[in-house]
Amino acid sequence: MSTSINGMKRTDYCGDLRKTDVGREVVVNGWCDRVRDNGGVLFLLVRDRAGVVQCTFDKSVNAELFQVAFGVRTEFVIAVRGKLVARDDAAVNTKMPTGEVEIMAEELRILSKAETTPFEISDEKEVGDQIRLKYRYLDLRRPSMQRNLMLRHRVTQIARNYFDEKGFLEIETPMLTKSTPEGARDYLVPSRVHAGKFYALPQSPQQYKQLLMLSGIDRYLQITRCFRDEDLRADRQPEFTQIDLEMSFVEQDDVIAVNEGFLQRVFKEALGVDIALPLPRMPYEEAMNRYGSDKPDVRFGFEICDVSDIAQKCSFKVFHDTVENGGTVRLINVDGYADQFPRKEIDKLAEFVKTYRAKGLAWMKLASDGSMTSSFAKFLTEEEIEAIKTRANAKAGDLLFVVADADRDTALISLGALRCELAKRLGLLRKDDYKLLWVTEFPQFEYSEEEDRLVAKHHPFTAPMEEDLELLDTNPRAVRAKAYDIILNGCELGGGSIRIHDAALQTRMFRALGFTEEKAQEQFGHLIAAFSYGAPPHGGLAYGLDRLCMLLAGHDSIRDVIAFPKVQNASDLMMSCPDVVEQKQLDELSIAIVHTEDEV
RNA sequence: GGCCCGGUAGCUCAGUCGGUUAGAGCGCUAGCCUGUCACGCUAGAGGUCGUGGGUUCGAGCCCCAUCCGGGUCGCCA
Repeated sequence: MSTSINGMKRTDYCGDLRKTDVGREVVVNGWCDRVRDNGGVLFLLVRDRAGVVQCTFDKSVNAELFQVAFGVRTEFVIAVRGKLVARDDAAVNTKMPTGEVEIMAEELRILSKAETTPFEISDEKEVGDQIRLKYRYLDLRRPSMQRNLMLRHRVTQIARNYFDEKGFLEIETPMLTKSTPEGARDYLVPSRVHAGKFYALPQSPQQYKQLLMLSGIDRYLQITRCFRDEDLRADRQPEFTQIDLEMSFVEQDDVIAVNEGFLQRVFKEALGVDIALPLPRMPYEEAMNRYGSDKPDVRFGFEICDVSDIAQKCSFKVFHDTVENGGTVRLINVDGYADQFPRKEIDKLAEFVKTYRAKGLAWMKLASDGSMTSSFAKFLTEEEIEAIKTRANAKAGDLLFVVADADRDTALISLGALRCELAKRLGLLRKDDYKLLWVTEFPQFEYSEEEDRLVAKHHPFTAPMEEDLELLDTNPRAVRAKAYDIILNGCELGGGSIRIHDAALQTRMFRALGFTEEKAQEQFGHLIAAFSYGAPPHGGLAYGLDRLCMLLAGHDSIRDVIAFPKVQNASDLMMSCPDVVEQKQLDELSIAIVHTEDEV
């Protein structure tokens, strides 16, 4: 029997067939999704990327054909030719898009047989990540995974079309590039021709895209892979895709405007969701103070409020001393949910905030029956308690969580994490509620404990805000940058900045970052030189395409929108990589493997 | 590097206080069934309980080590 497709090429995708196609002779190609054998009549459900359609085989009509169909098993690859007919009203399956029709089979060809798959190809069954990723090619047969890949395709197409309309040129930049010490760990590629030297895979095309601006490209776009050798998370993979763009002769508002247009179109064309413009903007400082995060989830309340002044005056040592010593006392009001948190749950939440380095979690529960219990109220006067309740706008049924800490950010971040955790536990996070906002005015620098110096929070080419320029040499930690992140539901979708285009300012910046003249020349000499030949004001932004698709698809991990992702230890379970290589390859690269003792 | 959760049939899981022959659903195989659609009915096959060591008369269960997967803190300009 022939297993070629000759004469049995598809006329339609299975999932596309509708009542309007009734009467046509059709051929479908696909995988057997399910066999329903009723004795004298047998149904094969055929699945392709568009969906599933039912093919019907009647023993009394064609016994020979029926016998072939009888031998078909799940996941066999088949071609079916037959007449598309309408189903009787009683036989309509309202759960299937193709449920009003079926193919009365006249010919069936088995193109490929299949072993029983290690798991069922179905969205109904939960399967563990380990097994899914080992057999990713089977996992991707599932309709939900196919939908995700199609959505991702849609989003990249929208990006290309939109930015093309806006005059952006798509330009490829190298994958083999130079290691830069700032930022994440690099993936290194050894050079054969230059023994002992290494390329680095790009963490982002940052320098190249800026150089393209100096070249007069004016508007650049690239949808490109980036690499960072850091530990994985649900929203972090070692290789990920950016929608990367850069514009010349612009200020922050110009970059934001063009990107708001893009976001509006993505939501409209990919999801049918209308996004109102302009998007809200929030300075970094405000985001931290209200939400304890530089990527606030504003789908729900529980905002942080400052009670340091009240705490300072009270006699409760923990509160009082913390503030006296320059610390802070903040709280959130989980308004209306007090009764849902028994003492045991509260203790668990205290453990939760400790993972964010908070030393403890004080609480005050105002049950809806009017009773009040608290871990700290006994140390406070009536007036002090009232002052806190007033500040927190607390009433019966509310629950206050308080964190006191010497470090302002520790208090804010732990409460910020807590409010998100509470919202999650309370089921307040609706995935189809899309709250976008810009976070702006980021600090230019942050302190690195590891290196005991200031490092660039964004990157060393980010322009400082003009009004803070004078602080660059006197009080650098107060300098704000022309940097902006686009946030969706507590997730950083992308970020960018206006860049420094003035050579003298760039030199000042390197100095503030603790670079010596020689070190700056050694690492960024090519950029410094380039900027000396005429640089336009420019700025840009890069989106995490994986995260964008993840949120649009309503998933919790970017693995679900990446065809072949890596697991937590950065290996590929399907390909079994990374892997050892032959000695000959190592020799050519002048690489010797040194095994440590505990590896024996 | 730290912390938390998990690993039992092909898949998803249950497994009581450490005690007889380790179970269920789905899937799979065979048979029956002419309109099913999560088809149904009958029968059957299928297990190094992640791995190694230890405690015990006896370990899926307790202890130690280790591997694998997930989440997370650090890290991620």
